[in-house]
Formats: sequence, structure tokens, C-alpha cells
Amino acid sequence: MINVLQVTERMMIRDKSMTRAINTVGSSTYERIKKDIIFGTLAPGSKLKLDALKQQYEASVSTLRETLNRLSSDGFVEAAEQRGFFVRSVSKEDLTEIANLRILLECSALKTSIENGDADWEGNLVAAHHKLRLTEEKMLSGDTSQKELWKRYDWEFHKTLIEACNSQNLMSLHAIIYDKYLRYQMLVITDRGEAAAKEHKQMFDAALVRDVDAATKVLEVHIRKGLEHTLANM
Amino acid sequence: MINVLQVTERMMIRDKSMTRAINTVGSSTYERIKKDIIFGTLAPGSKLKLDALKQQYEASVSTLRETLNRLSSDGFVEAAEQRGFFVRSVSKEDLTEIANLRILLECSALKTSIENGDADWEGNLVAAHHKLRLTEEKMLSGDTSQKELWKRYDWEFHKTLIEACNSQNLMSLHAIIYDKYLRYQMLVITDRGEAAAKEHKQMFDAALVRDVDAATKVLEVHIRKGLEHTLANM
DNA sequence: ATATTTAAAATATCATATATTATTGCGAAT
DNA sequence: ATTCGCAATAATATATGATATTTTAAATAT
Repeated sequence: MINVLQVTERMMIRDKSMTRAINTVGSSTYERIKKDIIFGTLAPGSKLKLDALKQQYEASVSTLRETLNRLSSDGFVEAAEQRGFFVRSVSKEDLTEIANLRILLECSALKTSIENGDADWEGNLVAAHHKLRLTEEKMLSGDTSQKELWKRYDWEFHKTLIEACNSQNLMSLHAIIYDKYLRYQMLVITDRGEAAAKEHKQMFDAALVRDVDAATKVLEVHIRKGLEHTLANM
Repeated sequence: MINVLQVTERMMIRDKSMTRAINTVGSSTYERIKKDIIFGTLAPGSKLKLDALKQQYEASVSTLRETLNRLSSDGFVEAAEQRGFFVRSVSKEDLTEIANLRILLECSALKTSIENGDADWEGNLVAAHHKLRLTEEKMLSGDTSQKELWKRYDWEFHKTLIEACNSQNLMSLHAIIYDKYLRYQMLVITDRGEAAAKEHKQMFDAALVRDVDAATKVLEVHIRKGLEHTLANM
């Protein structure tokens, strides 16, 4: 799931021999609003007035309510009965909870994934790490124009690492938590560029030689350091 | 959260000096449909046609769509773009994933909770276990009329056990997973009555003497045995 | 049998009506 | 003067029914 930065334009899918454009207004507003919450365009705690959203996202009230209800179940929006919707507010406590959850879920998934991953998985991992490293190098050399792309490759790398864990349920829970964690990262201006890149490399190497202990330990440090960095800057 | 068996009638809340009835059609429909999915009234895999639901739950299409979108984010309903909604289908693989997730989340929460629980928590735990034990005894002596109540007390006991874990995020994730697990339990006819009751007692005792290891071990066995029992009967 | 056309059913979206909450203004009491 | 309570009004959320679009199925032709 490229849930974070998913292309919002119409996607093509194969249907028999024809290609046909599909995408509902609902799903595209969902992606757009979610993205705007994660990347801070919609500020934490701010009221989501339906009339205003109607103009902003060019969708009807019903469609917006469907969207906001979904986002509320996901935990990005707060729904106050008969008082409307709000962007989920942020706090250090919440971030700490999110980070701990991410450690719990992702480390568990990583362990199983490393134990079960086949050649396909290794291939995907090599590819994912390669793309991530290239973008990281660009970022480190001062070209910060592609922050969104960088974050997408970060997501793809982490997702690929745990992809062989054999649990759809775990994967989708993790996807949500990852996005919540990302939202906090986008809240602060700076990032841990070089250190994070080094940790990615260590995880990559450990995963390929099937060293579960090393990989999960680095992952935990990776997340915990990210947590500390964000806490210190928010 | 008494999410499973929550009373669907209007609830009273205090507002200044008056009591005032609140409850939207949306939230009550949500609870009702969720309950019907968990308790099997709405069969796994079955199509959720809007017209039919409209009559069944006496709500408009838009309200129902809001509900179904929420349930889809929660994972109880499958939303197929432009093809409508379906009750989430079941499988042994899915149940196994759910059980493993429950072990992961609940054991982690239990550990922290036991480490942090104060006198209030102990009191709540004593009360929760007492209510559960009374109902279990009735069930074991043949009175199976209160299966829903029993399941509610089971939920309250497990919830109370982890309530001092200091993580709202973890608690709400756990609540969803618990309900998914419960759905599978309701699918099969029989239960592990006596054995489960014994395990509850063991967890209760271990929690009170703050024996993290013993408590989490029993919990894991408790869930794993429940998984095996359900797998064998589905 | 397979493909195409047509009809029916169902979903997605919208505009509007109803119910609820929030705001404002005014007068009485402290 | 300031606070509090109350009523009228405005703003907003919730819920509904109607319409447009898409999918499913049934029927016909290749």
C-alpha cells in the first residue's frame, strides 16, 4: 500500500482486454484529506467544517462525511457527535504511544519476515533499499526538493522489510501506525538524515544475512531515536 | 469501551443541570450492524445491499454508507469500489493472524499494566473478575441463557487487566482485535468454558501479585488454546 | 460456446430539509 | 461595571430522498 503518497489521479486497471479508468470521488478525497493531515496542511486540532471542505475538495457533504468517518476510524480525525469533525490533535504522549506501538508491531513483523522471506522478498528488498539510498544521498548532498519521494521510499523500504511476515492483518495495522508516526515527523522541520540512512543500511544487511536479532535491535533503535528527535523538536 | 454489546438505546449524558438524550442514527446503526456481524446475524461474505439494509436498520442510504465506511476501516466490512459492501469473509488463516495479533498486543499491554497498575486498578480488576466468575459459574452449571452477558464480562475482564498500560492507542487497537477474535468464537457453537475460567483465575491471581511472566504466559496459552478450539470447530 | 446488446439493479453523488449546537444581544442580579 | 441567565438568531451537523453513473444479468446475435 502506497497509502501515504498515493497518486490521486485516476488509476488504470485491467479489465479483460480493455483498460478502464476507475476512481470514485470518495476514495480520492479520502487520500487527499489523509495526505493533508499527515503533511500538516490541515493543522492538528483544527475544525473540519463540511461547507469549507466542500469547496476545498469539490465533493458533496455526503461524500465528505463518508471520508471523515473512515478517517475517524483510522484515527486521523476526531468525530464529536453532533459537533462535527476535527483533525486529530497531537501530543508528546500520543507520539510516544505511537512509537512504542510501531516498535511492537514492526519488530514482530520483521522477525517473522526475515525467517520466512524467500528469493522474491530478497529481490524486492534490494530494490527498495537501492531506491531509498539514492534518494537519501541526494538529500544529504543538499537537494531537499524531493522530501515526499524520500518519505515514500522510506515507507516502501520498511514495508518491504516486513512483507514476508505472512499477516495481512499485521501489515495493515502497521501501515496505519506508520502514517501516524510519519505525521509527527512531518510536524518538525529537521530530520535525522545521516544517522537514519546508516540505520537503514544496517537493517538491510542484517535482513539479508537473516540475523533477526541484529535487525530488530537496529529497528528499535531507529524508531526510538526518531521518537526522541521529534519529541525534542516539537 | 463496551463496544461489543453496547446498549443501542439512547444514552443519557449530563449537560449542565439537565439530562439530555443524545444518539445519532449513525452511531446506533454502526453499533447494531457491528454487533450483527460479530454475532453472525450477518453471515460472513454476504452482500450488504443498501436497499435491504435501509429497511432492516431504518436508516437512509447516506447514513448507511457512513456506517459501512467506518466498519470497512475497522475491518468488519469489505468495501469493493463501485461494487458495494460485503461482510468480511472468514478463514482459518485470518483467524490465526488475528489470534497472533491479539497475543502480541494484549501481552505487551498486560506487562506494562501490571507494572503500572495502582490501587484503583486492583479494585477494578477484583470487581471485573468477580462478575466474570459469577457468570462463568452459571454457565458451567448449565444456565446458558446469558451468553452475551458472559462475553461482555469476559471483555471487561480482559480490558481491565490491560487498562493501566498507559496507552490509549494500544487500548483501541486491542479493542478492535478483540472483537475480531470474538467474531470467530461466536462462529462455532461450543466454547472452552471450564478451562477458560481456570485461566482467567490464574491471570487474575498473577496480576494481583504482579507476576508479569506468569500472567503473560497464561494469557498467551489462553488465546492460543482458544484459537485451536475455534480452528478445530470451523 | 462466445461475444454483443439491452434491460434491470445497485452504487455513488448531490442538493435540500431537518435537528442540533454555537453565538449574540439584552436585561436582571450581584 | 461585571457576571449570569435567557431568548432569539445564525451557523453547523445530521439525515433524507432524488438523480446520475456504473455494474450485473439477461437476452440476442455471431
